[in-house]
Amino acid sequence: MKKTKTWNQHVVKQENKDLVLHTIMRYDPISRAETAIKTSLNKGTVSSLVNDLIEENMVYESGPGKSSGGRRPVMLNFNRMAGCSIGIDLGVNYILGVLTDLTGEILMEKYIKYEYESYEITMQHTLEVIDYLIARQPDTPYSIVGIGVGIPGAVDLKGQVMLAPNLNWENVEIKDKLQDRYGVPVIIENEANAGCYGEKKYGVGSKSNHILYISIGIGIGIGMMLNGELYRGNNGFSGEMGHMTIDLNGNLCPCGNRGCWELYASEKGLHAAMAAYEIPPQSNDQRDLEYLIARARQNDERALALFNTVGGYIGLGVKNIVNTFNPEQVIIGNRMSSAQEWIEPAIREKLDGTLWFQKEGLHLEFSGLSTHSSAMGMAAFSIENFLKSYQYSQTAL
Amino acid sequence: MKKTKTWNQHVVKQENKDLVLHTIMRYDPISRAETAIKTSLNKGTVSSLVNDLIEENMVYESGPGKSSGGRRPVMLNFNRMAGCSIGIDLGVNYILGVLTDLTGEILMEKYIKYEYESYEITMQHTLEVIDYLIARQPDTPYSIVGIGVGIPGAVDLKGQVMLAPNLNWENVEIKDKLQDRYGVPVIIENEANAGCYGEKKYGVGSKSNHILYISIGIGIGIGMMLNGELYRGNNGFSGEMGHMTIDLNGNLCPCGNRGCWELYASEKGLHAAMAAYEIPPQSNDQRDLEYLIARARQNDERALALFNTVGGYIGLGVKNIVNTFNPEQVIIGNRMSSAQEWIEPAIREKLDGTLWFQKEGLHLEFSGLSTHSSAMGMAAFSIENFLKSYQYSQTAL
DNA sequence: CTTAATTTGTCTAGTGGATGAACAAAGTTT
DNA sequence: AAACTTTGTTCATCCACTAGACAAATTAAG
Repeated sequence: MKKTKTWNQHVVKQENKDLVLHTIMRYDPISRAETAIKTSLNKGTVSSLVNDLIEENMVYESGPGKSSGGRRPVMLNFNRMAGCSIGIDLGVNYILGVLTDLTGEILMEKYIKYEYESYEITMQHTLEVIDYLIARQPDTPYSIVGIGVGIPGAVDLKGQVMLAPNLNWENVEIKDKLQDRYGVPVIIENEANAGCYGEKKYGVGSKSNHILYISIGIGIGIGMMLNGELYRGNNGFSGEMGHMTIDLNGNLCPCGNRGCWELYASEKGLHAAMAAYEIPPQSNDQRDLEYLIARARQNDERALALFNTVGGYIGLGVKNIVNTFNPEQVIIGNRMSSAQEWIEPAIREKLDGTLWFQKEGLHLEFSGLSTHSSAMGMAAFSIENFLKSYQYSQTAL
Repeated sequence: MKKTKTWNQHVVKQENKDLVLHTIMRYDPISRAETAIKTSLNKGTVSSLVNDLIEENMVYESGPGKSSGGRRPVMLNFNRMAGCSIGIDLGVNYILGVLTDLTGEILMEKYIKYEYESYEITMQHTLEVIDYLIARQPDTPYSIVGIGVGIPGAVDLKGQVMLAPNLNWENVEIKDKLQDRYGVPVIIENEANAGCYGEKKYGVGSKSNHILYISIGIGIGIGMMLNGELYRGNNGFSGEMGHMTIDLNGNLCPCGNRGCWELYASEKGLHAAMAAYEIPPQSNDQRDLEYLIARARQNDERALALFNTVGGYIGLGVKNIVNTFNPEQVIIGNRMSSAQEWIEPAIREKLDGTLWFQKEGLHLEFSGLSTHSSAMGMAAFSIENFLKSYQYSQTAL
């Protein structure tokens, strides 16, 4: 049975209602008349759609606004408390969960730090975090509209986790598990995709339609927003650029190849280069970032040089990315972004080596939401998903 | 003045008409009833839209078809001769022009080979080719629906040529020039984008929605089709992956950086490596490809080894591309594709080194249209552009 | 050979949503 | 106080899609 999408007046209404809702969200507060102008819809049409939205609890009136020489407008507000969204950032040694309203504002958060555990324990922690947030949600008409979980690994389009090396997960199913338990839509996504979406919605990426978000932690992952939409690839595995070869004859990577970018430009890279700069390792795992930042803060020459070197490697990859995508904005996110001060000059220097027309309108920035971009991005996925679908599901109201 | 796209019955009709037309194009010949089923539109709606299309000369009836136990259907055909399209591939030392019908079938072509000349001479040759094809076009209701020109260089979204190093062009305007002269819509595009589109429409890419087309000639350029649409980047300069660094400490590239991919994996790469394999250069420019292929055909060990090495470099870049995009299909096009026999094994070997889930559903292929992908792609751009717009412009009919 | 069933394509009445204009209500400016 | 503005609702109209009836054309069955 082949089903092509056809266009009829139902779709028209759906789309226009969505347009009106998003216009109100964006300009909140705004009058009906102003909304009609912004959307270039007819006043009457807007009126009728707004009344629908009010009945559905998505919009409310907040009394008269300022007159500009005529009848005072009735201001409309997006009902940010029509429901709540939950976003989870499943880190390698932490879990961050946020409960947000429908504008993505954080109402509550829960952070757990733990050392590496088995899959079962990790899941148990995750459920605890979700339970905690659900138990404390405010009273809203739609309650929890969805749960999103960001994973540091490859997730396919169906939400299956194919491989999360740092969690030691392979072929893990958690979407249905969570969906069954909580009875709400669940979205599983790659952590870099989530971070990219978070920055686009609530961070430094709000004005760009072509964003490459580079999540640099232990490894490197990329989230890409192209033409205003997240690109996932054929199966959902786009952005695995940590394993881009930048050095033909470089060191061996656990992935089996030589000279992968993340060996040079991630926390792994920092760790590997410490010996060369005669900086004694602090611990025997690879998490020296805070330690190195502390030293850099005290103007330790070796640490500064090290950051400069790694910054250069990051810049090299960024240059490759710019040549590939011709983006509007490149955002450096995740843990490495806290070293902005010491790596940024080296990155920018490399970027100067790209062809002149690539630099036109290109912005390099660092994460605006810092540690929260992933969790907030996942919450945003669920919100957007809800806004696209509530109009069907709630016909029973 | 902010204009958001709103949805009304005009848009609905437009979209449905487009859907019907494309359905007829795809299943040609097909009856009205069958079209209604395929599009899931109402029979009456299809009838009315088809009659519009017939009046507009886009569709015609070709008499009764086979009955399946009832009244015999009236078969509908797409009127491939409603107009013609012209596609030009502006090569470094040749110009290929094709005149096609609206299905992209080549009705006539004109090939000119010439040594490098100034911009003025090149343009003069281009005009000659176009004039030649226009003079010989068949009689059609819409005549020439557009002209597309593929350029081996960076073209911005407005059709300005920013830089075409191998043509020695910088900041050249030809779109308006052609448009003024011929009075039809003109599209200027990067040659790799054109090739990608050509392969998607008429070549080996017809079934894929996520295609990376790698145009390997003197240099390397990429055309990408993501989610079924060509991706151009923020300004139109995506796909400049020839200058992706794959060797940190590699040789200097004219672009100012070290170890660019195209130094290793293009015709430049072949040329550079010839000395190491003790193959005497044949000419003093960098076009030894035909010469090397001739030697490989005779099983010349050195030539085979050389192709194997360069194939490995190509494969390395393809691996990077696969990790970045998670594509459905990778197509090797342009001149280097004629060495398929000798480079393919090395490329596939490198591809085996990618993570297992990246390989799922991934197809590596070589250009199906060979030397014609760019020109046909450009013709296809003009056709698609016409099909999207004729419904507005021809209201005066 | 007649009759029933099937398929195609047109036509008509009805539905739903957008539009434009009229209008009342509620302001501001002169 | 009068004239002008702005807002938001209402109503008649338009337009595209839909469902269902129907005639024409054909095959299948008795």
